[in-house]
Amino acid sequence: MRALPRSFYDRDTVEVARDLLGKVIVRRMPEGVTEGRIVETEAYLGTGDPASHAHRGPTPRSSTMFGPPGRAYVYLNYGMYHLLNMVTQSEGQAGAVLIRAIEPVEGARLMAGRRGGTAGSPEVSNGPGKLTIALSVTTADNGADLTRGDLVVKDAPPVRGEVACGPRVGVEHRSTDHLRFYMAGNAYVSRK
DNA sequence: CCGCGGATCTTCT
DNA sequence: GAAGATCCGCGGA
Repeated sequence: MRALPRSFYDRDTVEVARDLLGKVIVRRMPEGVTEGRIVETEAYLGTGDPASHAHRGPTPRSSTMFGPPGRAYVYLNYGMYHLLNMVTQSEGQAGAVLIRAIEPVEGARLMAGRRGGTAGSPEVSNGPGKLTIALSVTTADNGADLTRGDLVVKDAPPVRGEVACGPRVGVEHRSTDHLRFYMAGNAYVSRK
């Protein structure tokens, strides 16, 4: 399968968040290649989304969200964990999709080694801070082009199984928030 | 099994 | 000065 084209990301953020389920993140590093299938995402919008870093306009950290689509937005959370997002919508319009969980499909042992865990265990990549460790993604990857290079998202057949949606994790207004998408029943989803 | 707190960067009050 | 798109280890039940 080929890398997803930039036009895939140049759309409504919520649609991209849903459509990224089942796609595969390919990570190339000197020590080996790791790949993970996306099983959980969350959409973060621009103005009007209080939970989004872009809500109050661009800052040095969030400026990537306002840039061109099809790039990685990586930031340090709680001073400890790197979180990986895919930038959406046209340049000038803020939007990003947080990758919350992946299922290893290549290099599972390498991922488990980075995590200090066991290959095959969901603990390796069942959370946004965990999967960046498993893939060795850091703020050095902020702004990286996802259509080519060492951090790429490749196309994959449509997801089999049920796609569920619900409120994002750790944000207010839970009753009206339906911006989290995940593969129902998948063992790597971060929360039930 | 569950709840609490620590680690520690960026942004805003 | 405090909270946040998190995770882990500790103590108690």
